[in-house]
Amino acid sequence: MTTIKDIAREAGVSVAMVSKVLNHPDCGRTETREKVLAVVKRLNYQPNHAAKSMINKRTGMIALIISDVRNPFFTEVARGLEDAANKNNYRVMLCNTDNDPLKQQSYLQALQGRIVDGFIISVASEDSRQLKKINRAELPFVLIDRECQNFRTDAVIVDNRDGAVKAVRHLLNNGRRRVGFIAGKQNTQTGRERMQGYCDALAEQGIAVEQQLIKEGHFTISGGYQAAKALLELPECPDALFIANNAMTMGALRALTEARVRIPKKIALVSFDDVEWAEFFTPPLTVIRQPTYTMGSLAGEILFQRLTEAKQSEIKEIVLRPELIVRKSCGSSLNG
Amino acid sequence: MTTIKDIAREAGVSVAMVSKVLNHPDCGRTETREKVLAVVKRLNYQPNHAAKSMINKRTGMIALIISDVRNPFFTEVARGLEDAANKNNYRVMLCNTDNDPLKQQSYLQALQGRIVDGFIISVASEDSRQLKKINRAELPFVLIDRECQNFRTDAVIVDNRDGAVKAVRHLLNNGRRRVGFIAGKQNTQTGRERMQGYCDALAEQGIAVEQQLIKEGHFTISGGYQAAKALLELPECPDALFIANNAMTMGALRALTEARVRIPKKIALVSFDDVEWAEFFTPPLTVIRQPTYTMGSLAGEILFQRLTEAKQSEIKEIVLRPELIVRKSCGSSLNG
DNA sequence: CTGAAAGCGCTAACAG
DNA sequence: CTGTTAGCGCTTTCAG
Repeated sequence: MTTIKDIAREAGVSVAMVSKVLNHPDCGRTETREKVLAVVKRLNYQPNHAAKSMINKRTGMIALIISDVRNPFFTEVARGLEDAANKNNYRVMLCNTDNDPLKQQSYLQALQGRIVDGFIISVASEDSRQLKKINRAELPFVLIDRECQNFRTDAVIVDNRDGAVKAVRHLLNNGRRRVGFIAGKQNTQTGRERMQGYCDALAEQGIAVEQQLIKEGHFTISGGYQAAKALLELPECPDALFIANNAMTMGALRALTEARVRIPKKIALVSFDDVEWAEFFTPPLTVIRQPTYTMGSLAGEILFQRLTEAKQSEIKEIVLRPELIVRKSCGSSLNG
Repeated sequence: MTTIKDIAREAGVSVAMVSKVLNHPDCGRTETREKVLAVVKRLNYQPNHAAKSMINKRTGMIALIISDVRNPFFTEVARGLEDAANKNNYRVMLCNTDNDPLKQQSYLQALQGRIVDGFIISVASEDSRQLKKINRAELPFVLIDRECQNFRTDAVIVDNRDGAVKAVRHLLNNGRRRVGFIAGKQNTQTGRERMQGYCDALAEQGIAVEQQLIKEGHFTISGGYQAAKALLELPECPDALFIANNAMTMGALRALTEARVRIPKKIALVSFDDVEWAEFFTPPLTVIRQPTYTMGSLAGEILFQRLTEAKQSEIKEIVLRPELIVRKSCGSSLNG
């Protein structure tokens, strides 16, 4: 590999001079500068990253820790983060945990060797012990999507309860009375908040929560399928469905198709999470859209600020509002 | 940050001893080892990554350069690569180029500073100049999905022609005679190969290619929408559709829905690329599935081998076969 | 304006 | 078995 020494030799100057020319635009005589720059170009020289970061105490890299890149939710977050990162001259490293705290721990460990300058994380569990061990001043990080228990730190999250309320309220406002709910894991914050929203929206209109209308779908495709099937077999079938995430929606959709249920005629449907294909589905799906790209770029901005600020400013907790996107599956009167 | 010096001081040994204990399982007296390890644990010490990679000439990182993580095709590749990487004790850095050669160049430049030990790339253009500048012995790389012109190097690609032939042949075998084709960009290898496959399959059955049945959809959603619309407006409407990628399929599906065309009754449909939602669509989509996860993990394996082999073995070019997944949209007789 | 030298945190000879 | 020392590639004082 070409090193700074090679450049120095070829250009007939010292390594110190090369370094100065490269790092300080207004250093050295014009003649010297040009001489050095010419050799740099000719030899296609690129400073060694490890050596630089050792001195600068800056790697120019951040990590994004999520459960799985294949989830369109995270994919969008990743893109938002990467765009923000590039704008700030950072690169992004990707870490999939599959929601396994052990995998998460292994990544966290590695990151503490200063592979990166900071990281964004959607935690694998609500347990805050792993993160509490990390010195935020040395290795700043920002939580996204989920928070930890008893642990206040920088975070960008979504108001899940609000999203669920909007969904169920919309269904109710369009005349539906028996709204089935395919819930997510109740040992997660997002799962519980969406459940809360469902209950709150019913309460608003004085409708009692019926336990049999609520099925847990574990946030998975097969869970959604099973839950939808169970709901359809109820003696008194629901006339609407609120589904707590995109994976379960796919499963539920299959169950509804198999049972030849007409959407929205027989059952109206609103799903949490907007995905690319939702608007191309027949009928196009009414959804609660989370501002995922924004979540990624905002989390990035907060992190980059931490990385440059002289002394720690106060903790930033940003709560984003999800948005109801009315399409056809909800049978809204707006569609005529 | 805790350094090796801190450990040495606390444990009452030299830094060399700490290094040995940490890197060579059978070094030092048991007593010494335990003393050191205890301090390491107590201080939550993690060796500095930059310092290590400077000496070892190994960063333990590789990069994945693709056009966009949001494309499910690449997302699956990314996951395959990351799993392979972790198995080999590597981490993955993500680079989106948006198919912009300038962005690609900027990443390539940075990588040459030895941020990573090697990389996997789906090239932004067929022009091989950027890659030819890179010394494969110093910074190995493997191409995926697309190749470059006049540039033989390690690559894992898919037989696109074969995939297209399988799709169109299947349509023909099920009695369709006027197969419309929404083609991808013809200035890309994948676009041209799929076109070739379309023509070859027709030729097999002695059917002449009708130019009016072929529309370019640029591999985009809106392009697919426009192309499908144009095809539907033909005086003699096609009775089948072969679409060259997932994005265009979404667009085409919308056009078909708007025109209230029954699938597969009026128009049978086969699409290139399998995606998560394809099987949940109504009707479930018959597709050509590319082995994307495998592509990622295989490319990884080739790279990791390069990173460990003493001297360069011969160039590896792997051509994967895509697979026809018969569901309902093709109106196959297999479905009864 | 330029160069010599120290040092970032770590590992690998080499000596003791 | 353990410690001393040199040096990875680079930047930054500090002299000249």
